[in-house]
Amino acid sequence: MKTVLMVAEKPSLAQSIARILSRGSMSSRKGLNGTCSVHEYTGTFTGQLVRFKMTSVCGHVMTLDFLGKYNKWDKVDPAELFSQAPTEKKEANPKLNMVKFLQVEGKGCDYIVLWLDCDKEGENICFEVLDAVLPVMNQAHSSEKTVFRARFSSITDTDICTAMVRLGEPDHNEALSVDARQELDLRIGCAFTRFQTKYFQGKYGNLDSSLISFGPCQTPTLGFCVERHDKIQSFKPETYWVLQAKVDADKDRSLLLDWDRVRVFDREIAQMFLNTTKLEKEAQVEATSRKEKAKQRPLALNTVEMLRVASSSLGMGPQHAMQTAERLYTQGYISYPRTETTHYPESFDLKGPLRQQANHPYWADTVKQLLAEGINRPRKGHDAGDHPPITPMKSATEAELGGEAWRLYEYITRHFIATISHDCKYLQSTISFRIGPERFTCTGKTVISPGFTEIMPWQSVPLEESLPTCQRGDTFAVAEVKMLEKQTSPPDYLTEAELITLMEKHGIGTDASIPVHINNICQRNYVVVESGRRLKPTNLGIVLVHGYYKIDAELVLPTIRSAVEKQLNLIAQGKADYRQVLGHTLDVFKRKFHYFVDSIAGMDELMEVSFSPLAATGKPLSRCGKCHRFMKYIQAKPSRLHCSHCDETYTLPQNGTIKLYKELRCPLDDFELVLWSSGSRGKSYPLCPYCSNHPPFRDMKKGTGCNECTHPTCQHSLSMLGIGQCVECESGVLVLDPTSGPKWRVACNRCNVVAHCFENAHRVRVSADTCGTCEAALLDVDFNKARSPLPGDGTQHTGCVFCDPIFQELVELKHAASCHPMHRGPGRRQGRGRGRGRRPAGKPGTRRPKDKMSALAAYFV
DNA sequence: GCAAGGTC
Repeated sequence: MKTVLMVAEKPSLAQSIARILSRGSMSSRKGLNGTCSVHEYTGTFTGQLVRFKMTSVCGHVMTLDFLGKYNKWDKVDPAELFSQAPTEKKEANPKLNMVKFLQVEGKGCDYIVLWLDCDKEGENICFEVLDAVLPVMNQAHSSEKTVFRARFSSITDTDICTAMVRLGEPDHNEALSVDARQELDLRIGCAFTRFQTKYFQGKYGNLDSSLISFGPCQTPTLGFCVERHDKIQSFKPETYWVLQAKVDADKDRSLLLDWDRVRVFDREIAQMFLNTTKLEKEAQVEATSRKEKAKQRPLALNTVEMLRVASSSLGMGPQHAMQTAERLYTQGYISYPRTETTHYPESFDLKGPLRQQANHPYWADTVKQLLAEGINRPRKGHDAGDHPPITPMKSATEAELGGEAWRLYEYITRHFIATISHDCKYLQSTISFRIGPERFTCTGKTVISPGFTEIMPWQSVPLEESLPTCQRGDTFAVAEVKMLEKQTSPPDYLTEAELITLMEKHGIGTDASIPVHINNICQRNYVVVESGRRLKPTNLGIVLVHGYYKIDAELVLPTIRSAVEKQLNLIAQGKADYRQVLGHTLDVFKRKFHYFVDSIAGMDELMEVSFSPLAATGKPLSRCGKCHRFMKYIQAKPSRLHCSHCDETYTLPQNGTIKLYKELRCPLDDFELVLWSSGSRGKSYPLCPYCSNHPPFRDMKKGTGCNECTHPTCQHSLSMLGIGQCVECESGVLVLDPTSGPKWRVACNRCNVVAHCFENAHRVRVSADTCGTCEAALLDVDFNKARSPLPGDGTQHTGCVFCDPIFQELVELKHAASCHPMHRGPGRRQGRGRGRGRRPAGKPGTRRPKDKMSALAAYFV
């Protein structure tokens, strides 16, 4: 029996499609990466009985990057990134092992049907899948077709079954347009980012961003925020005047009337109107009207609308809202949360999900009533052909979900119920008055039936007092006419919700990437989120955008993306050659880049105003080994030392504190050592600023401290303070922290393992001898006389921390506090058993070399 | 260390 391999874009879709096509009779198993599943069943294909294997990828299989050597920032001129630097496709997520997985499942298959999302990205993934899988599939007989593309516009039985009988071919041109987009984004983004970052970081000490990035989506996103900032800055308040009239409605009630002229900007004219109306004792009714109006029920929920409401009403940022929605989705509470569609498919079961909510403590009454009286037809929305709108999939309580997840779920559910509720109907009554020559109006709203606003109370028509019944010709006594002086006020900073709307309108990013771009400009410190989730640009953000405006406004205008996309569409439609479009567009941006580099002084003038030069920043900390003058410690990201005399900058490890280390010097370069530490329970180690930036030995990496230095005789090096291989990670070595006393610690120089050794020792040294059992270096410890744990009156003991019975009792293994939970190994272990899971120390630098001089010769570059 | 696009 022949086998047909079928591939969808994500695991959830593979499952739904397989369920539809197999009519529920499939067998499922997990794939080798643990994320993708394989669903198998038998059926007919091109007239023969076959075995179907339906599986999926996880988005893109591959990602584009430069060849390794072009990722060295100090060695590559960013201008080279436009053409010379070659790119390669790498596996997008090596952990998923997607190519291997596809090949295992595709081996020996005879046909392949591609069920990737029906957009350009999906078409591109088709070819990524084919590249992986075609080489291992059975060779086709000369003329037989083996590759098929299923095109569907929704995940419904009819659509999927129709797609299966009308299989086509993958569209190479659409895929190529994505290849072009990837290459353009990569080359342009990286070139500008690297240039800006290096240029400004080399000049200023308080930029407060470790990266000055540029991108065709993030830069216009920032542009929107700064545009609003500029409007606020240039706003000049104007004074205007308003007439306000009050008439007596009943005995004890008066009506406030709005002036039909709304406002005037000339005080004298306003005064004139006031004078003419003030004399009048009566207001005459000129007309009355009563209109029934409706407030429409909402459209079905898509991603960007969910993000807007999450930000404006729930106070949740888009990134966070998306993460929360994803969790609700994977736990089965809501449907797939990434969709542009606001229209329920015709076959969508609206009553099923509604029934599930019929006993919910918060909205049972509304739901029961809807079920009894019949639901309303949802409004016709937009069908993007991707996924159905976001809806609840099962009932959940506040206690079950808790906190933020609950609030988002509650909103999604209320929104869903609202879409199948009735519109809110209300009566709008208007009375038009004349007081002397001037006209005034009074309006009131009364709710006829609340409809969907019952489930979305925040949308309800505000309660207003009903207007008195009257008719043309009636008169009311004027209680008061007064003139109010007011001022026009500037707009406020852009809210996240407004920004999302702007991005959507200009086609910046997609439903899935909009939160990422907004997050980017926050993390890079271009904007800060203020109260009400308003985005206020920082000095850095403002200077960048103003600088682009000055040099080349196209770099920041939202059209930068759409202009390129127009070109890409020509590729997709087969109207233009991929190479030509790519070459031409790169050429345009290469020129823009060179012009930008030549004109950078224009942006620099703005930088100068807001930021201080390196030499004027920071506090003197440690001495330079070259000129022996003090270098300044610049704490702002990225933290570094700067020698203004030598005009050199030395980067330091981030996320920790830096102190001078007892004025001790590195024997190799005479730089004063500094001590890096990460919080009270964390780790610390000495570090030579010069070695850390220019590793002296071949096996040392950039950015490391003395605890990774293989200098054979320096008292701070790994060779002198190393004890033995780490108990958890592959490559690390446990090194004595010489500054940790009186609570002595040994810490791994790679991972976050920390062992607390001796509490009451006043001196701990690493001995030249090693343990006979495990080869770890012995520790030579002098305990405090009064609190020595040693038997008798002993204060001195030498032994192996792992094997010595006295020391074993004193060692406690921990993980450094400040490390990310992602990188934590297995849970905390107490008191090490003899040799448990530990390999003997045998790596270079771990043990004390026997012949120091030969080792020295081997290590020096 | 960099982009933007998929998805987990």
